Amino acid sequence: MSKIFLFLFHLFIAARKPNFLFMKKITIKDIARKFNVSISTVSKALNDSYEISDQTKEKIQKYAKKKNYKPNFNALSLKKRRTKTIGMVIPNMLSYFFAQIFKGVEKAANDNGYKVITCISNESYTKELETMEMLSNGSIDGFIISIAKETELKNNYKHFEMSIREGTPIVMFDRVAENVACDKVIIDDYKAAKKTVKHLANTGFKNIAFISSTSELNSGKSRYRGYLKGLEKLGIPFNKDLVLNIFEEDYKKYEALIRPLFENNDIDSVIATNEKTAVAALKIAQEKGFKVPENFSVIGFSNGVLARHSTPTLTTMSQHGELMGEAAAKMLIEKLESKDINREVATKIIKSNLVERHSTKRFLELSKPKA
Amino acid sequence: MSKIFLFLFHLFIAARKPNFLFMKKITIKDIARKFNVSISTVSKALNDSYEISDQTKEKIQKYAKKKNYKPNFNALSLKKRRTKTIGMVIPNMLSYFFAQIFKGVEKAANDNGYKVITCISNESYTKELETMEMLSNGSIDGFIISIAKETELKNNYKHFEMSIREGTPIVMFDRVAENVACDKVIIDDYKAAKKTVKHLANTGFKNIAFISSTSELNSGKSRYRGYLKGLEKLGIPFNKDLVLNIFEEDYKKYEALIRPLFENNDIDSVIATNEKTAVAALKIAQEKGFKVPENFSVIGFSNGVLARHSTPTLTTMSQHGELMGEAAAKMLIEKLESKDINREVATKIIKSNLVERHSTKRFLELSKPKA
DNA sequence: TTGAAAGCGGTACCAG
DNA sequence: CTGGTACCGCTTTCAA
Repeated sequence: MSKIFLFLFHLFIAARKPNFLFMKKITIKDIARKFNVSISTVSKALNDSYEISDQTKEKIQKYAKKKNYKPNFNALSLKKRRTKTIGMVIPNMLSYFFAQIFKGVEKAANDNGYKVITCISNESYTKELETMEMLSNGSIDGFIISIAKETELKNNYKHFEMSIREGTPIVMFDRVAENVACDKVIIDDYKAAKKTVKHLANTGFKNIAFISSTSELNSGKSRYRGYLKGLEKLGIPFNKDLVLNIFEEDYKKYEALIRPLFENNDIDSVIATNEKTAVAALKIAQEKGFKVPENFSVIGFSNGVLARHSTPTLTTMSQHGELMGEAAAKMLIEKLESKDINREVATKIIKSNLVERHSTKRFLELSKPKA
Repeated sequence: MSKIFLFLFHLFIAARKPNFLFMKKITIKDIARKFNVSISTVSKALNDSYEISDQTKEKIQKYAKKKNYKPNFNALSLKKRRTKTIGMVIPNMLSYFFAQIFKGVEKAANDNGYKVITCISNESYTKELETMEMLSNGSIDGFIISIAKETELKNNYKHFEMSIREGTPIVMFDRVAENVACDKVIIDDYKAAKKTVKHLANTGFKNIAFISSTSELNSGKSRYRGYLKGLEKLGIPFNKDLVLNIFEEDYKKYEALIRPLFENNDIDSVIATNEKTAVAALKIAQEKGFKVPENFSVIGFSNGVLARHSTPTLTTMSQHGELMGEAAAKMLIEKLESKDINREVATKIIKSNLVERHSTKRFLELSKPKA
């Protein structure tokens, strides 16, 4: 009888603490003690080793399951010298493009049993460097990186080379360093820009302005070259006044910067290297009395929420962020899991395609024989 | 002479491999060997222990720095039983709100020496559960979570309770589980909705429609209650026909769903619980010939890119995602680093405020004495 | 001031 | 089939 009281008393004491019912995570040792076997037996049983009798295996596995046993991540990583974790460093997350990238990376990683630690460089060289240093202590097996603007301007890629030399592979995407020997995933910016010019010309617009907010970046340069080449191939004379490079970060000023382009020139269409400038151009065209797409067209790059919700909706060269992210993660994981240390590096090009919405006219292919 | 040849030969061989110049990461052991001291001496020297002579400390620290030594993360975590890593589980990343949250969490985490592993639940209960299980093996010290829609509908919060019981604390934000005893960060949805009604009424609009795409979620319910209360306080009769609940995921169908609201009712303003529906309503109002904000007003919740780039720009009840993220991370870190196991749980409310753009008229406060 | 050794939670080799 | 033990890289106590 007194036993019952004692029990109730203890229950009472225990129940007053928030961690009443607190269940410590169980270890292999605890299981070994429970069944009076050695830890190696438990380890083998849990790993379904042929060395252990079915009987023992069963009871140990059952108990482990019941107690929600999970092998400790850090012990495992320490032992196996791999963490199954990817470090991702991107300039920001508020851009739809990078959010898409993240989605792709996270998916491919998870499908392969990897986790993702994500860090934001904020376009800062120092932050990028520090972040990589922070993760280069065995936290991760490899990096997925899109280079910060500042780093690209500085042209200082030592930290990438260092990481590779220390045995932590890198896959770069979109903003890549030409001369760093690592796997890369990029967009065919050059071709994509050529295509935009062609589409505009095909639908009757020849006074094509080019608005770039990324002229310092390699991708921006490729797009500019594509624009030039596109004009050339179609025999449209190049007019430098139709090119506007924006260095302003504050989107509120975009319209003011773009307006003169409309006022000082006779343009009938715009190619913009990102969504925000494209939408700004769209607004101004309408403000100036143009009907889009009847007598004015706009094409943007990347397709995020803005493109889908502007009035009219924006035709864009899609960047397929999610695909890129997936591709990057797959490349990295394959590298991490391949035995071949001396593999060649590769560059994967993700095709972009024109997503036709309502800021351009449809081009009806007439070269094909009619049905 | 032959020595030189031998050297050149080896150099030649080495240079053919990509991992020429490969530098293995150095450990405490390597340093100990280098100076013929014990590993404990090295460990102490690196941690600036008073037990070690300045001389020894200096040479060891210098060498470590030169060789870019970093204490192994997994060994440290194993030993200290803490990873300085936060696990974040959110329904998706393509929504601007969650991207903002991420930004805030990442910042606060980094400032305090923490990393963030981010996983997407895709609004799926199963994925949320599996993700948490995957991370509950010592990978992380605590969770920051916004509950998946499916979980909220199922009302199944066992996995959260389990995690807490096992000693892994949780901070929930925005979509929280009332009955789970953990720290929370939420928005004052109820008050916020009341404020929107008040603003519209103050600027002369009384036929206020309410469009909700989150009526199943707690936050959606609070906003609805706020809407009702707001009407009541202003003596505006409630008309159930002015309430539209959208369960459709495909944004392309929004307009078709919203149009009847305009056609069957006499409304002069809309409160929408998210940006996409707000923008869709904005478009239809204009399509129906209204002038916004002259004779029609729209207020949305959350303020992402859409609000800032729509025509006209959208007045919103700001959700301050970044602040919320920061608050959540700080709460979690404080909990993790406090010695007091039995701390009470707390709920932090982040105030939302009206960001006035151009889809509403300005309300000029006249109650104050004129200057 | 320095070193030996135990231990964090596992794996895997070798012995019995 | 089961157990002992070294080791992954580091911290920390205790002894010298």
